[in-house]
Parts: sequence; C-alpha cells; structure tokens
Amino acid sequence: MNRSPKNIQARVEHLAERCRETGMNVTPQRVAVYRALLESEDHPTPEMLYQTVSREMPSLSVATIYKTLDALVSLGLVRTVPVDGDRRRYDANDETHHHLVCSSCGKVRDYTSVEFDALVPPRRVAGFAPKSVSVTLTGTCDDCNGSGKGGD
Amino acid sequence: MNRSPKNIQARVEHLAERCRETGMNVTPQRVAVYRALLESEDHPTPEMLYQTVSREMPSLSVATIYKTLDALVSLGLVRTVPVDGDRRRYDANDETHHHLVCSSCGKVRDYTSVEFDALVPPRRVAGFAPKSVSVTLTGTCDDCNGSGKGGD
DNA sequence: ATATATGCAAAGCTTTTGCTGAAGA
DNA sequence: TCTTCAGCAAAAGCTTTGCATATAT
Repeated sequence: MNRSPKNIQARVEHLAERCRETGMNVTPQRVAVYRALLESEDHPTPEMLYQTVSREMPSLSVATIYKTLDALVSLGLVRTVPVDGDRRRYDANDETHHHLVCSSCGKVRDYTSVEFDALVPPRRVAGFAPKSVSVTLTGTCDDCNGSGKGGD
Repeated sequence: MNRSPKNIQARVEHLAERCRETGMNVTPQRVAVYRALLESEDHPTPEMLYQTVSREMPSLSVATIYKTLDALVSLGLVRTVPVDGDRRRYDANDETHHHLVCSSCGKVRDYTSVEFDALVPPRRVAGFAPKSVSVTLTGTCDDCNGSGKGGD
C-alpha cells in the first residue's frame, strides 16, 4: 500500500477524526501504534509492535498495545489478518489486498493481484451472510526455502 | 467433503499406513482424533476435539490432543485453517475448498465454489514460492445475525 | 523386549483485566 | 474539571514440555 509520509499523515489525521467522533482521546500511544502499523510491511504481531514502538516511547506497556489494537479495530482502521499460527497479526491496509504466508517461519506479506481483487463474495450462502473475500497464498519465503538460514 | 463411513474408514486406514511408514504407532487416540476431525464440519479447535473425543475415551488428555494434532499435521493428513482468532483450528479435508468465517462468533465452515476452486497460485512471486490458495469469506452467520435464517 | 506414546502436572506464552495515577478535552 | 487512558501487575487462557507409566509392534 501507499506508505508515503503524506498518506500516512493523512491516515493519522483520519484516526484523530474518528477518535473525536467516538469520544475517544487522541493519545500519543494510539498515534504511534497506528503509525507503526501503517509503516510496517509485515503484518506485525502485538509483540513486534511493542518492540518497534517502545523504541521511541520507552514507557509504553504491552497492555497498551493490546488495548490500542482493540480500539483501532473497533474504529475500523485496522483488522486482524487471517493466518495460521498462534499469534495475532494486524493490518492497517484498507485497500483490497491478499496475503502471502510462509508456512515455515510464519512471515506474512501483502499480495496484490488483479485476478484476486476481482473476486466478489456470493450475495448469500445458506446460513451465512458473506461480506468480504480474502485470498491467502501459503508457501515458503526465500529465507526459509533458499537455504537453511532460518528465515526471520 | 465426503463424510461417508466408507470414505472415513479408508482415510483411517491411510492414517495407519502413514504411521507404519514413519515408524509411528497406530494408537486408538490417533485414530479417534483423526476420525473426529474427519467427521466434523466445523474445523474444531483442540478444545472442541477434546470435548468430542473424550466422550468416547474418557482417559484422553488435552496434551495428547495437541501432540496428536502435531503428528497428524506432520504426516500431512491434517492442516490448520487460516482464520482470524486466537485459537487454532484444524481441518482434515484434503479436497480443494474454502472457508466461511463468522466475524462475530468465530464459527468456521467449509465453502466450496467452482469459481474459487479454479484459482491457481502464481508460479512465482518475488521472494516467495506459493504452493496453495485458500479463500476466506468473512461475514456473519445467521445465529449471530439474529435475523432471517431464510437460506438464500 | 524395545521403542514409542499417553497422561499428568507444571511451565511457558500470549492476551485480558482491575486498578490507580496521569493525561486529554 | 471531568472523563478517558496508560501503565502496572496479577490473572486467565491456550499450548508445550518433562517424566513415569502404559501400550504398540
């Protein structure tokens, strides 16, 4: 997605708006976590976000990461990514896109595809009302595949 | 997928073969867990499997569920399903298929679609070797939607 | 008889919760 | 000032691990 400073700035301002609309405070923690998510390319886990953001905000606590992520999800600005694995992964990308998941190291990347973007959920399935489609490509990343260098 | 007794029996025999090939014992626990997975339609969590299987095998322990699932995965008979959510979900379905996920209650169901089945992973993406495609439809099930369960 | 697996209980992680002082509006 | 939030620490939930006994072959 578009990670230009300009776009990120616009998104952060959008966060501020949405907070005000909902009576939520615009805190530095929320801005920093959202910004980190916007800047990331790897669909970080809460732990990864904690590592990243606490560098610039050492007082940050893990609990705040979790609470902030919940808040961002309920504002509709962020979502969790459907992947196998034990850790939650987050995504601030609101454009249509899909994911590559390495079955070996668990790394997740965005994947955009005209073909996949064209998929539309059926209007109705028995007992279920679909809203969105997401495609996951599972395979191996070069770090895991190429040589046993252990991925990251 | 095909849940006929005949097919399930054949799959269980396949499990036995694979065990022998790998020097693993064919234990009642492994058979029971695999069978429960084959018979299920809801991509159970380890906890759900424990509930189900321990009814007929009360001595079963949760640790055995986890160890057995790991074993079945490494035999290639079972896989985890990519969904949002905090719990692992398993799938013994080896046919091409996709999933419906209720974003409210987390329920997961198989979904088959000619259109989605036709999707083929790109042979190569920069830095990544895709192997399989899975489509996830996210939405709400009728139980959560509250409203009309009028089919489609 | 021997190697492998089960069951138990304890440990390890990730995520959630309750509370108090701090900060945003 | 008043409400909402961050940080802390404790708790809760899910998964893994080590070990002794039991089981498969």
